[in-house]
Amino acid sequence: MARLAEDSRFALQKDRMLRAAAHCFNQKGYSGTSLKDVAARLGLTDAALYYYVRNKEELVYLCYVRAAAVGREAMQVAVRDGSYGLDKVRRYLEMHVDGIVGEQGPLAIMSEIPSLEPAHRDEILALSRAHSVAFESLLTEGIEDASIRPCDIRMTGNAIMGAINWIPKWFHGDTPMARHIVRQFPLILSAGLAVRDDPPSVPPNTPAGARR
Amino acid sequence: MARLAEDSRFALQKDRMLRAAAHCFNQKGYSGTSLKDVAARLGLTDAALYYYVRNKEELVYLCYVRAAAVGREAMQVAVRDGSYGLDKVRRYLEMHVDGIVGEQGPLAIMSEIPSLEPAHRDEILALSRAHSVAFESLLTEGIEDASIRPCDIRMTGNAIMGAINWIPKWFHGDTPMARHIVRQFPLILSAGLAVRDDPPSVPPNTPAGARR
DNA sequence: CAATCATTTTAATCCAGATTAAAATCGGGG
DNA sequence: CCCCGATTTTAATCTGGATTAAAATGATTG
Repeated sequence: MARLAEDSRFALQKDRMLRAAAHCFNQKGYSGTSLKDVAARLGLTDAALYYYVRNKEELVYLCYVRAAAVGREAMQVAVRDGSYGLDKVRRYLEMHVDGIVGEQGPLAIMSEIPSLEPAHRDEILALSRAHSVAFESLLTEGIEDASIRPCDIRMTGNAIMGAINWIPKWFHGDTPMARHIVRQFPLILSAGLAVRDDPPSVPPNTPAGARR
Repeated sequence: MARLAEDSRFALQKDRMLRAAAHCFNQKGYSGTSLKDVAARLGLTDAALYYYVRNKEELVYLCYVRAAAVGREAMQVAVRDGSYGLDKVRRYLEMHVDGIVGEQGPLAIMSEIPSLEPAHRDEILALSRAHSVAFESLLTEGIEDASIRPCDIRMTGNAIMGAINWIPKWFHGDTPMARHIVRQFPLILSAGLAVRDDPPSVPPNTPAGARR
């Protein structure tokens, strides 16, 4: 019978499983990956997965929960450690991209929320929206403190997130390339945001009071 | 029995079918969409589709062929009408985005080339690569004529294409919004490329001779 | 109106992949 | 060495979705 949470062996295996699943889902989508695909990456039989999870849907759900947690963490760190809008955005992007291609195992891209069962769908949708809002407020902050040029925030957020979410479609895990992506993407994506060509070496305007 | 090409009724229906299919595939992926989904958008039964196409695989294949043709056309026009690197890139982006969200019906995003059968896969892969190369050479041209800042061309291309390819994941056909996207995306995406904040009102350096 | 080809539906068939139950294996204490 | 829970496999079942063949419906022409 499945254990609760802290059991070493169980928890570790479940974690491996979620990473394997995230990898598959990112590569071939929800319907496109069979449980056999995921199990194969673990050297197991498809049926074995049911020891850890109720069904396939719960598998994606858990992948998304994990991704949301890591994403929230990245956002918090970026907000805490960043000094001004654009800086926070860059830090966030770097951590986020690293989460997706880095060693800690792939994070699932939340691209199939509609396939979740209603309760899960609502929950993940809320997390996802909250995250978008947080990112957009970083952009807003950057515009207010003049580190980011005025722009259509919603569209800009969509563009940046799209560029990142698409990475798993063309990148298939090789470490040196991953490092390169983690270095380049934040630069490329923030280049379009910056007011100046070169990143300001000193923080721009102090925020104008109003801060979300 | 299926007609060859020019037959009016047949060709028109087949075209409607490809658009319906592209819409579904963009939204839910290859395995995620059933023939019933596509047929439903046409007011038909799933079995009816077999009158126009050998099987589901051929359906994606044809969607991709169509997308490649439109993309190539856009690229040619951009190269022909654009005056300098960044300008060509912008024109291309605008036409490409318009192809994806615009009226001419949705273009399929080539995100599932691996699901094609080998012969088709190779063919589409070649078209896709040729297209990437063409886009990258626009970037190169822009760098050479100093309208685009030096950057990692491959990564930049991936970022831009990703942002665009992701659009169908969050946009679900409503015309005014589509127009807004077509206006905004090229601006947002090219902002990161431009050497200056404002698009040069006059063409920059004359290309340095070497041109691909 | 009849004849004929075009188009679509109805009614199977088939298979992959999800899910489940029961049996087999594994690993460590007693 | 034996026992027990933890983990995984084997073997079946079930279902949705692709595919097909035959029948029904439409439309066009002579």
